[in-house]
Amino acid sequence: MGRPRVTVIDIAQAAGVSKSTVSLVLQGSPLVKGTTRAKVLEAMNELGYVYNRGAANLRQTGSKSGIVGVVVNDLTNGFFAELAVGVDMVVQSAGFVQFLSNTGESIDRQREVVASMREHGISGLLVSPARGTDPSDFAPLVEAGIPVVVVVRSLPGGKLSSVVADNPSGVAGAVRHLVSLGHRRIAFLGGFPDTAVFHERLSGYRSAVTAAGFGFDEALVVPSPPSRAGGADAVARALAADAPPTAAVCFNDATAFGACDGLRSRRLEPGRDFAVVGFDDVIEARTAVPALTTVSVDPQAMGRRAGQLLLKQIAAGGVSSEAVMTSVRLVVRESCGAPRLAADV
Amino acid sequence: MGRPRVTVIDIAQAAGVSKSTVSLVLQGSPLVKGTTRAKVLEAMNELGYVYNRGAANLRQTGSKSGIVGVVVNDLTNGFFAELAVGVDMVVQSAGFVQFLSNTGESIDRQREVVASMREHGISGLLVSPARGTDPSDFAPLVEAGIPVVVVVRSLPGGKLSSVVADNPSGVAGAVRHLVSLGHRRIAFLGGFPDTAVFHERLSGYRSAVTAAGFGFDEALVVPSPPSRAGGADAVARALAADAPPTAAVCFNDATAFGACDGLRSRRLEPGRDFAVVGFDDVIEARTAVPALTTVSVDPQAMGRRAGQLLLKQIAAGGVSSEAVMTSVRLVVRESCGAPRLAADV
DNA sequence: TGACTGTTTTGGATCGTTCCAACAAGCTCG
DNA sequence: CGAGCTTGTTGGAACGATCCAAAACAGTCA
Repeated sequence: MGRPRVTVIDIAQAAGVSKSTVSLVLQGSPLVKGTTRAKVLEAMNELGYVYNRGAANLRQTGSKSGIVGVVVNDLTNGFFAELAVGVDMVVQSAGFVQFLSNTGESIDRQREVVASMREHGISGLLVSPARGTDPSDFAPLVEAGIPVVVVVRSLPGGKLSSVVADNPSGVAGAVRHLVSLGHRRIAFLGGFPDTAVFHERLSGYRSAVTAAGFGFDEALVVPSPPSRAGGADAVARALAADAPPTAAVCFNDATAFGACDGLRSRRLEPGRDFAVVGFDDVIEARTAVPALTTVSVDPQAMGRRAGQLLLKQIAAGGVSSEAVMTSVRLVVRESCGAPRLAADV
Repeated sequence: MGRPRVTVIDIAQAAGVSKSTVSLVLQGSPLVKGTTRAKVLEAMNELGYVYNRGAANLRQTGSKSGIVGVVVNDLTNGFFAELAVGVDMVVQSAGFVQFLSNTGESIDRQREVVASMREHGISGLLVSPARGTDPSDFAPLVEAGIPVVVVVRSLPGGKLSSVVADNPSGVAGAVRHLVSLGHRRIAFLGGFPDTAVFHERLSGYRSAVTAAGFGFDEALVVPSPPSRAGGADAVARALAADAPPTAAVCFNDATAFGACDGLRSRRLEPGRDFAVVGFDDVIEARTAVPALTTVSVDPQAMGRRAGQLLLKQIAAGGVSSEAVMTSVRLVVRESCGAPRLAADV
């Protein structure tokens, strides 16, 4: 079934010009005369030519392959899927294509896919690293002049560019809101304690709680896997304490939904009997019942931002390190029991 | 910052052999002596060699680039994200990498990404086509000997390989279950009427409903966007009818969750006051409250199945057309009001 | 020793493109 | 009229791998 490939030479022949001219047309050079260009384009159409990018960027200096690698740790999490979509948007309209891979939190898999991407000559890498990733894993890329942008989870010690949400102030804002609603015992639920994100969010919790004059109570911090099941479990453990909380800021929306599940299964209605605040603002947060009050990160926007930073670095050629912190805002809906002030679009 | 690339010639020099020998080592040929192989591998390690796949498959006959393209119409939908993960699994462990792109239901975008993928020399394409896709869009690929597998949404008239769920029997089974629980007016909620999937599922509904002796009532079919918001809207419209239903089979899980939202917002408890059945069995279906009774498609398994079919066709070289219908099963949980029989793992 | 194996190794030629220096053709101008 | 300039066009040499036919090597045997 292997049709003979149509190459520049074939269309050069058909159009009665040289392959160099065809190449110039391909690159949209202003040097070729209009009529010649038309002839060439027609021949291309005629013969069904498809550009061979591999051959092209073999010759091209550096590896401007037009591919960016995107690696996420959990694509089945809506947050990352949206992030990827955001990246795809900006990357795509800049004429790049995106190599998207999922590591499922496996460091080995991450190593594999990154290696594979390198073999394919990616122009840049955008990664939400798997848990326990060693920053030095990306050093070879950086040394080879391939920009790397770390997103969502920052890598301590690495001098890589990063785009992360302003976690501390997000959680702090959520806590302040709960305090303003009269809550005195506020829990922090979910998250893996061995991640940087966990500590960033916890630090926001700690500072807001102490600023409110409550003092930091270790018993109110209940880590768990940042999943729906983890949230249900965490809220159960929190409620079992001697002086149970009346409200909780959750590590992320998945955890928050889980917390709502956990509350319901013990006949407590989230928003009425217990205040729940999430983090991320995934799409379901808006339509869930009760609608989830959450710290909005806008994953798509974050993906776009990260994509832009990566493209900028690719264009610049240099591998400068830049840390972007995207701002977050509290979206008050129903799950915290506050009266809803304005329509949430 | 452009380091000079390390090539086979460099490592040949370092190892004191010819580039041909290095190439043989690269391909794991049994022809090279063990000691030579070791020398070469050491040199590769030393110099930090990275294989240039682009250069390789320029020479290689055909386009065995080791890339498969995966195009989905909505990555933010958990179903497709999981499908992609399933594909990634099998594709990855076969030594391929996956080019994943999202079309967001835009045909133009789909055309763009497919073209771009072709330029990059994909070895095969797996696509869940955007709404309104013309099957002939993929003809050039097939003609060029690139296997194309259509997933989830079949393309009428096309002689492309496909992997789709057994939609009719899935919905029919759901209807029968609701009938066995005593429901007499069962609605079909959600989905775009201009898609093949909609008609497949609706046909299952129609046949089961008439088989039960109820007759097909047009008023009980309420199309809507297959999203959470669409589901909430659809259930509202269904309940506003003269003879409202007491149960509904929904187009997919997202619609079903939306239907639950819609019920709650009018003080009806899904599972108790109204039976809801979904389709897909996304992860949240298990942990939601109430847990969703749904027709399980197992998107990951479907992705794996589709990936395998594609890999098979790539390996075979030929572009034979094969239609796979993956079986589905009803998973009874809580949202339909049936007593839960066994633990759902 | 020399012919005859079988195992390893090797120098081109090649894939489809871009880059570069050179060239042809049509001008203007002193 | 030829030098200089602009505008289009062109042949060959890359890029980094693989493939192929042939060569080098090591043993075996008459």
